[in-house]
Amino acid sequence: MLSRSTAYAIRALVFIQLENWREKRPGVVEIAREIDAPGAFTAKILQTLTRHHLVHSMKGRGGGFFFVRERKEPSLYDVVHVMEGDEIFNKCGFGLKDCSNENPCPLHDQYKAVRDEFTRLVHTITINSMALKVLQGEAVLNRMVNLTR
Amino acid sequence: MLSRSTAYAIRALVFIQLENWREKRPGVVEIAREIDAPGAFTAKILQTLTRHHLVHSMKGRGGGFFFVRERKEPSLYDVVHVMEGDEIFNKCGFGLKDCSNENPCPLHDQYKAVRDEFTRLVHTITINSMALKVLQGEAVLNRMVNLTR
DNA sequence: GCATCAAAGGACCTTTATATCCTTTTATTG
DNA sequence: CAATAAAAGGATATAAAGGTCCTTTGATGC
Repeated sequence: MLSRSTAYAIRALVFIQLENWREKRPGVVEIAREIDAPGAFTAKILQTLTRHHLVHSMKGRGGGFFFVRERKEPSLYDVVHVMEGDEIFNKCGFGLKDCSNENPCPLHDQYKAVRDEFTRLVHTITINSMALKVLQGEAVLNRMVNLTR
Repeated sequence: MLSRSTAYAIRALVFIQLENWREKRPGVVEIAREIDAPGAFTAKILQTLTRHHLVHSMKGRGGGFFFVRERKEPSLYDVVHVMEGDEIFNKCGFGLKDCSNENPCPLHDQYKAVRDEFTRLVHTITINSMALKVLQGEAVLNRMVNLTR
């Protein structure tokens, strides 16, 4: 459903949020390492995200990525939208150009229901809410090593 | 959500079912034309579908594609599964290798809910049920020209 | 059995997604 | 101001999805 790039983007932002709460501004290398993603590619994705002001950056010594309080914190919708455009929220599962309630494909009603539920979902979830889960130990950010053997 | 190839596959099968009901066995050229898909590529997709016995074919004069009554009619799940594998039904939206109820990503519960609803859906819907909608004029198979202007 | 018709199969091409590398720009610190 | 650190940007490489073309195989009608 979500592309690999989008998943990297989400993980990166959640990690940045977690670090920001610790008064830190992580850099590309650290982010990529922590979210288990290729470094150069993570850099590209972060470029896209900063260009769209979902996150901010500073160059040079002590630089890195961070959120600014002034801007509304990004929702999952914002991230998916920037990374994948809005086709994902509207595309017909049957592949028709002009599928709509008035002119539905045989899949329309049911497919739309799931798609709309997905859309509702990503509007609800935010980078913040996801980071909070990680902070509270309710979820993990990356590949977890099972230590309880 | 569904790849373009999968959408072609679904449309092709629905069209074949409709033709079969009219005692006809359409060929690749006709199918591709009617579902508005590239011919050679549609042939490839039909090869995949016949190889997995979702539909049957006959070569030579009078040949074409058709369903056999003996086999259970394919569900949308069958089609998606053959075309895309089962990752789509299980993959973590956050991109984690081992995301599960026990070891969830911060998106797990909500993403899984949508994914499972999608899975339930495709199990419910069949080629037959979609073709029936088209037959009854409740849905369209391809790009429709709006005549009511 | 031969001509013909239609699917199957193999080789290849194009586009998009994923990924890497190198250079440039900008900020910080001594 | 020089050295250094870090993001931005451009060029390029690789893999996967989407798509085309040509040959082979098998069924049918004469």
